[in-house]
Amino acid sequence: MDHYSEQLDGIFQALADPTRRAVLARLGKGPASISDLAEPFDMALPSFMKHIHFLEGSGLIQTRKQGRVRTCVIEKQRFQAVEAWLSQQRSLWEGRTDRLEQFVTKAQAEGD
Amino acid sequence: MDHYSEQLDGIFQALADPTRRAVLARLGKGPASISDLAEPFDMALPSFMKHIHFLEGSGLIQTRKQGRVRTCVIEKQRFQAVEAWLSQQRSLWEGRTDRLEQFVTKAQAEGD
DNA sequence: CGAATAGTGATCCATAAGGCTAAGTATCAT
DNA sequence: ATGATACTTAGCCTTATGGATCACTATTCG
Repeated sequence: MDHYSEQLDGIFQALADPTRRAVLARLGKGPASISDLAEPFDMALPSFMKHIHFLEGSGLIQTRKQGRVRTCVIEKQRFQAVEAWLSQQRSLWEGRTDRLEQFVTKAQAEGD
Repeated sequence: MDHYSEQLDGIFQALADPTRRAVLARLGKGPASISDLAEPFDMALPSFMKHIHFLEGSGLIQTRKQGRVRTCVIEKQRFQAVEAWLSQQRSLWEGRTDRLEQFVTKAQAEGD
């Protein structure tokens, strides 16, 4: 349960930036080089590279350099951490928690 | 939609902190006051309040003050934005980029 | 009324994030 | 061998984040 937590910090933070989400969207269609990925953005390359490093650090992408070209690939399975967290969260408010449910019901009655 | 993207910035950023995720988990079980929410954390109240404000700003929670007590409630709909984004992302790497994306975008708009 | 409770407001501080430029390294093409 | 290409490294800058404190207001309770 707390295994996720460290990963989630990085993953959610990686997702909190529009440039990085756009990169992920692009990589969703298939691998690409740094310069291909950077091309749509009005940003200096070193700045863009920071986003790539951030994404790689979070595990959402993987990169590999062959010759002078670094190719980036999306790491689909990493997104499962987000889905798992969402499921956990949803399970809480859908009352799929045994003892706690009584407390929840009571709290909600008082809250309303 | 760029409005959609800005929402995601805030939402993902809100989710990128373990304290805030813990607050959401707690609120998933039902409404709670600020001091109830703050109690588990070894943190000064003003510091904790920043997290509450952040969460409220992202729309993931709503708060209401009655007397001297502010009660916080989770905004379940808001999580749809995350699920929508995940669906979009998955649709990209699964190669279906037309109908589902529209469905997702529409669902998000109605979720507001 | 007076005291405890519940939250605010106003700083302050250190570090991280996200951008920049300028210069450097390693390939690849000719 | 030279030059272009594709990154990299190293700084620098500004703003945001996540924490703290101290002083303050507004309720509620005895």
